[in-house]
Amino acid sequence: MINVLIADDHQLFIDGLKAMLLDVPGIRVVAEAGNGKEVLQLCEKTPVDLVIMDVNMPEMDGVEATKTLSKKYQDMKILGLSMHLDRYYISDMLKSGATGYLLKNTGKSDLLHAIHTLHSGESYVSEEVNKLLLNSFFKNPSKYQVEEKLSERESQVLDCIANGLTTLEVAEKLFISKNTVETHRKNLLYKLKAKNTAELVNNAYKKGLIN
Amino acid sequence: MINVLIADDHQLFIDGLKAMLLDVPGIRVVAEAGNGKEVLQLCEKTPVDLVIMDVNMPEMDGVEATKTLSKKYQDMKILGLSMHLDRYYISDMLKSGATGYLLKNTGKSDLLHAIHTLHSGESYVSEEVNKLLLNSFFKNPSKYQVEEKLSERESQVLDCIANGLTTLEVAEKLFISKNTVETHRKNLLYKLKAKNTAELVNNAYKKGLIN
DNA sequence: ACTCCAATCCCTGAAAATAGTGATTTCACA
DNA sequence: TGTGAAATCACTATTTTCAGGGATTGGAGT
Repeated sequence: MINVLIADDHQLFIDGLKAMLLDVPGIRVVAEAGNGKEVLQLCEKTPVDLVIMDVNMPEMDGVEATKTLSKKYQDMKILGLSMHLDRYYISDMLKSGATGYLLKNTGKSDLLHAIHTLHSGESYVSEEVNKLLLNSFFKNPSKYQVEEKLSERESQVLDCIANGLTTLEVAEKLFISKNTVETHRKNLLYKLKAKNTAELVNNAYKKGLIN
Repeated sequence: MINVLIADDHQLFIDGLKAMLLDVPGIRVVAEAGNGKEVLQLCEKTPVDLVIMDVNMPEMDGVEATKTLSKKYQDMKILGLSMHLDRYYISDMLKSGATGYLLKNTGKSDLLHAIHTLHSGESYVSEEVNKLLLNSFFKNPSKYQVEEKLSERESQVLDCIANGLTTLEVAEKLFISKNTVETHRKNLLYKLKAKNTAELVNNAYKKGLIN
C-alpha cells in the first residue's frame, strides 16, 4: 500500500485526484495540503510514502518543501507537478530531491505510472519533461547547473518592480541605494533574458517566479 | 440524469473531476474538451446539459465558448471555473450566459451544489465570488457594465508590449504610428489600473489577459 | 587561505515611457 | 441618421529605464 499526500493550492484539484485514486488498488490518499508548510506538518503526524507536490503554492512553494522533506525522510518519494513546461522549476525540483515530474496536462494513466515507478525506487518524468531535460543537457552541459536562478534580493526587487514600483521607490522600500536597485534590475534582465521591464515581468510569470 | 461536459486545458484536472463525478448519482460526464473549439464541436455531436467551463484555455477561451453556446443552446447550463478571483472574467462569463461561477479552490461539495442548482434553473456562485459581485455592484452600479474590457487592437498592443517590444517596434509591427501605440498604451494603463509597463504586464497576467 | 558570488554602491548619456492635452475618421447599432 | 466607441495621429515636457562602464564588502564553500 502506497500512502500518498496530495499538495496543491486548488481544493478542487485535490478532490479530483482523491476521487481518481480512491479506486486504485495499492494506493491510499492519507492526507492533503494547500501549501508547503502544511505538507511538512502533516508528514510529522502521518506516515507518508509519496507526495504529489504542486510547485506553485502560497506560503511555502513545492521546491522548498521538497528540499526539507527529502533531507528529513530519505525514503519518501516526491512527484513534482506543474502547469507549464519550465526547465527552471523542473530541474530545481529534481535537484531538491524529487524523483519524478509531471505536467498537469498529462492524464490519469501517466500519473499512476509515475506513482508506481517512483515507489519502486526508480525515477519518472513525463515525455515532454524528459525531452526538455535531454535538450538542455546536450545543448548546454556546463550551464546546466548554473541556470538563471534568482537570489533572495533579486526576487524582492522583481516583486517590487512587478507591482509597479519605480527604481527609486524600490530603493526606498528596501532601504538601499537607487544604484543598487539598478544593478539588481540589470542582473534580472540578464538572468531572465529580457530586453526591458515588460518582458522581464512576462518572463518571470512564464517561469513561475511571480505568483 | 445531468449530462456534463468538462472543459479544461489540464487533462489531469479533467481526469480528477471525472473520477469525482463518477460515483455521484444523477450526474454523468459525457465529454471532455481541452479548449473552447472542442467544446463547440462536441456539443454538436453529444447532447450536453451542463458545461463545466474553465475560463483560461488555449485556442478559444471560456468566455468566447460560453457566448456561442448560450446563444445556440438556450437550455444548456454553463458553470464558469477559474483559479483566481477576478471580477473581469467573472462578470464577463456571467454576461456571456454562464449561470454559475466557482473558483478552483472550492471543494467537491460546492461543485456538486453548483451543478444541481444550475440544473434546477437557478444560478449559483461561490461565496467569495458572490461577495465580489455584490461589492462591485454597490460601489459602482453604473460602471458595473462598463468594466475594463480591452479592444482587439489594445490586446494586440498589450501582447507586443509584454513580449518586450518598445512603442516604436510595436508601431512598426502593426503598421501604425508611434503616437497611436502611445495612445493605446495610455488606455491600457488606465483600463488595467497600472502605473507603468511592469504593473501593466503584471495586472494583465492576474486578469488572465495574457496566456 | 582563497575564491566565488551576492549585495552593495557609483556615474553618464541615450532611449523609452509617461502625463497631459488635443484631434479626426470609421463603423456598428440603436 | 445620429451617437458613441474604437482606432488613428499629434505635440510637449518630465520622469524613468537601459546600456555601458566601474568598485567594494562580507560571507559561504573548497
